[in-house]
Amino acid sequence: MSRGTGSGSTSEARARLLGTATRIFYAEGIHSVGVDRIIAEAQVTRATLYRHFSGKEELVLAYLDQADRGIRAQVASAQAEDAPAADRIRAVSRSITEGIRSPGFRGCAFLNAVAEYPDPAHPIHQAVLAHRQWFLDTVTELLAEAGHTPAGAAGRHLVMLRDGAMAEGCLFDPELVSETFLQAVEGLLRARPASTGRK
Amino acid sequence: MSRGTGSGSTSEARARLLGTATRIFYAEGIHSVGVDRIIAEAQVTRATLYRHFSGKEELVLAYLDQADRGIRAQVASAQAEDAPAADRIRAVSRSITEGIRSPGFRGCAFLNAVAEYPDPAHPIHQAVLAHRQWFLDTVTELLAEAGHTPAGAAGRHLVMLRDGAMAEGCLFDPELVSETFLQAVEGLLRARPASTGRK
DNA sequence: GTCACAAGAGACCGAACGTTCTCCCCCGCA
DNA sequence: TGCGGGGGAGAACGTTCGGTCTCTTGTGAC
Repeated sequence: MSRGTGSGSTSEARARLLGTATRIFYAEGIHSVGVDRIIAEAQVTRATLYRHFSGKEELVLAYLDQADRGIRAQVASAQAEDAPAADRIRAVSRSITEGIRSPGFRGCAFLNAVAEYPDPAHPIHQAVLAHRQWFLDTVTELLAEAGHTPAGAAGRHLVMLRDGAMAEGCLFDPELVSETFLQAVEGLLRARPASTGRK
Repeated sequence: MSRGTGSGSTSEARARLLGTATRIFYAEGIHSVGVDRIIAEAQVTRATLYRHFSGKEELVLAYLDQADRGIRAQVASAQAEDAPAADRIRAVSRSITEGIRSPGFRGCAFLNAVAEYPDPAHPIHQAVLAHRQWFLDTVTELLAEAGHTPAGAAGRHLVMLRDGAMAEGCLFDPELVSETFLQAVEGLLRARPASTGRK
């Protein structure tokens, strides 16, 4: 049917492939789904997959890269507001709980992926580490701007809360998890609220 | 070699099997290791595996059951001290950081397993949920004893910190993760330290 | 002594895995 | 008009998967 003109420079079949892979990998894991499933649901042939990706691993990396871009965009838009740093942290935290509350939430794509690729030398593992480092740096900078004197410790604390919330989000009641997370973040912000710091 | 008398009622081959499975599943994940690897390293034959377990799934359940018993014992011994509830929470927290700091730490066996078995109806997923419910109940009870009036919220907060710390433990510097976790726990205990409660 | 049974050794199964291959069609472009 | 590339269709590759099978051996209980 609607074949389309195929005008896209990166091809429409590739987009369908990546979209399907993203959906299935996130929902069901990586090792437990074969390329047969993906090409069937993407309505693409085997040859098409291997024309666009060197193999399953590259497809997984593309999946994580897409997730990374999505989260960066989400954090950027939450951070875009012209508001005090503490409020921007609250905005980022709220965007996290929105994810947790959304239907089909299945935890952090990166934590899930790294559970399946424990080898630190593996490209997929390293992609996860790179994403996590970016996130830690981002929230640490934000907390420093908010006046948290040991911003590093506060950043690690916030990331730890986020990791716990993301991991639990699909195991406990998402509403309770979100509420607990936001309260914990408020506690963290309250711990050193001084805008000037007390040195 | 040292064949032993085989006096164990649960057989020595079974113990070797379970021990090997535990080591490999924890270190490398579940889906990515086949039964061939396990029987080879346990030095048993295929038939022996299927004489003691109905299949791979039952072996995984036995692995998680063993991990569950280990953690319950660990928490029980940390809790055994005749000390104030808050100090027993600190003892449990310290036992968690000992795990994180120990060589070969690869995160929470249950969080790792559930990342590979997202289907809530799957027996392995349910085993994880059961373990987590026990842990939540245990720490909530402990926090209630320590005088935290909304003990439920405090328990969820503590479990969230634990989940984050366990997830990060093999992704960041374990020392920093442990330090961050213990400081966060102190902050949590400080939030409502009243032994009588203020109702 | 013999009987039962745990365990070893290894062949074997069908299915699924990731991957490569050939063949053909269709469409834009020169 | 010819050409090339993206895509569809599907056969086939070798490997590994989880699981079942037969046969043999050692050994403790009766």
